[in-house]
Amino acid sequence: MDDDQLSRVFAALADPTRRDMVARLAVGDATVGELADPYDVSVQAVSKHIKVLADAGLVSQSKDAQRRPCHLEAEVFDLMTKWIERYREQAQERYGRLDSLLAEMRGDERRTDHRNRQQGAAS
Amino acid sequence: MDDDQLSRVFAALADPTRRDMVARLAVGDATVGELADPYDVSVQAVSKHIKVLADAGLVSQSKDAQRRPCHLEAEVFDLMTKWIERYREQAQERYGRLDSLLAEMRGDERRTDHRNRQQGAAS
DNA sequence: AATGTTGTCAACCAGTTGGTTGAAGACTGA
DNA sequence: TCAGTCTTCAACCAACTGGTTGACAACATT
Repeated sequence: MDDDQLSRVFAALADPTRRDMVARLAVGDATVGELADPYDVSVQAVSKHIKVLADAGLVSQSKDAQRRPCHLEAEVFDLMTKWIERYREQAQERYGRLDSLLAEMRGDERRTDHRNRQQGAAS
Repeated sequence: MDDDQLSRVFAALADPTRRDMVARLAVGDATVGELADPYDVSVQAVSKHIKVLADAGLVSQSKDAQRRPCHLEAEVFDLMTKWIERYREQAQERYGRLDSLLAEMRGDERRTDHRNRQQGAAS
């Protein structure tokens, strides 16, 4: 049930524009227009991005006349951090213990290099 | 430049099936077939999922005859954690300080409830 | 009341994603 | 060598995504 929100949170942050907006909102609240300003896209597109962030629970919006100030919700980050830490610890614990040892005893070459797959331009 | 990988990592983890596989791999390495077993999809689909995880740098694959054992790469989690922590701290620091105070002085109702937007079935 | 500002909704479009099936590559074992 | 196992590649399809434009709701100002 939380799983669904976790999916939305990760999906929301998979977009560099949206991550950028989160960075901007970490500095302070901002209206949709203010958030749209630095980008070369329509306000409608930005509005959609904010909706995605809001649906993920990362952002809340309040009312100020026509304006809709956006506020970053820090608590949701904990949900992510918790998920990550669980498996990071689990994996790191395993690593350096007997797992890689056993692997070498089995004789397969561990850790094929995956780092040279693609080097796409940064956004 | 790292931004691109960060996008891939978040996108990879946005899928519950892939998160599940990460959870499985945290316990120990597994072949594609072993990973595919619990799911009701074709092996090809699972192979694609693994490719996504590998492209994100979350998983590496080695060779063992026809088999392709998958191994969880814990280091990449740090990339994510770093990004998250940066903005979480920044936002939480702001929260409880003068920001929300000023907001109340401006008289707008902060924090519209976003939690009742949708309650989709868990995956 | 009329106008301008701010933001969202609706419809549309191209590109991506997650699934399928079929074929083939790579290896083991009889 | 021939059959069987494990995995990936290729082509295809429906659904989703991120963008667009146009309309309009809500509010402030004149």
